[in-house]
Amino acid sequence: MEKDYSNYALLMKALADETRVKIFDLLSQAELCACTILEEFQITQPTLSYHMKILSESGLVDSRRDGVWMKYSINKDNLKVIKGFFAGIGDNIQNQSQCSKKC
Amino acid sequence: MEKDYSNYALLMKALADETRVKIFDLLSQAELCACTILEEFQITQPTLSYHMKILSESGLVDSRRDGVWMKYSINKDNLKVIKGFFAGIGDNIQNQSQCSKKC
DNA sequence: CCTAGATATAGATAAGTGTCAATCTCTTTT
DNA sequence: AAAAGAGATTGACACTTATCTATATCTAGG
Repeated sequence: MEKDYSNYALLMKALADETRVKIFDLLSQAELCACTILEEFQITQPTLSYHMKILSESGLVDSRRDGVWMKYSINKDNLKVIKGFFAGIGDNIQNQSQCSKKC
Repeated sequence: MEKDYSNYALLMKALADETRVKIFDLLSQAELCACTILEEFQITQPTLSYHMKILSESGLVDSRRDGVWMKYSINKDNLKVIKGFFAGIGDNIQNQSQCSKKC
């Protein structure tokens, strides 16, 4: 399968913020509602909503409405995508350079 | 060990760009010099230098001078850090919510 | 159908990002 | 020590991002 670097960049971008990477880690334990997540941070509700939108739109996080509440959880497929990217890195690093010039 | 979310965010930020994530992937095969990497992209030399600085300062990429050339390679320790973060995610996701309110 | 509570959207803003052209610095060779 | 080539730095610029306040929308209960 062809590597989709722009998709990788999108997934990384979703986690390229301390608040969001912490939210993602919180969700690794269980599905959580927005109100619970909000208690963990010193941010306003609109700011959390903004971050959850970025996480959701990246595909890393799923969301569902449960009555008044929004429940968020980790999307395992995209988690697998990002794990797969890193799995392909570094297992077979050659030490010699392959520079096309004299270097 | 305490999780350093700001460090995770820094590492993700380094890869939160299509050019950089592709450079990182290129380096997964071998140490490369700047001139070789540059040939792979439609960017100017200063722009590449900017990206390599971000990758280097994040700790994901090591750099060394070899005569006139700069050689870049993947830093395995920080690769392990980021792999470790994802390894701790999603293996034990509970389905029930743990919201502190009625939700 | 009105209200209260949970979340989303809009608008504003300060700070950060990716890019380039121009220039500088460093290293090797002549 | 001058020249050439590789890479870094600077300054400018358009674009994006994270944050807030204010306001809107949606849902459940009375």
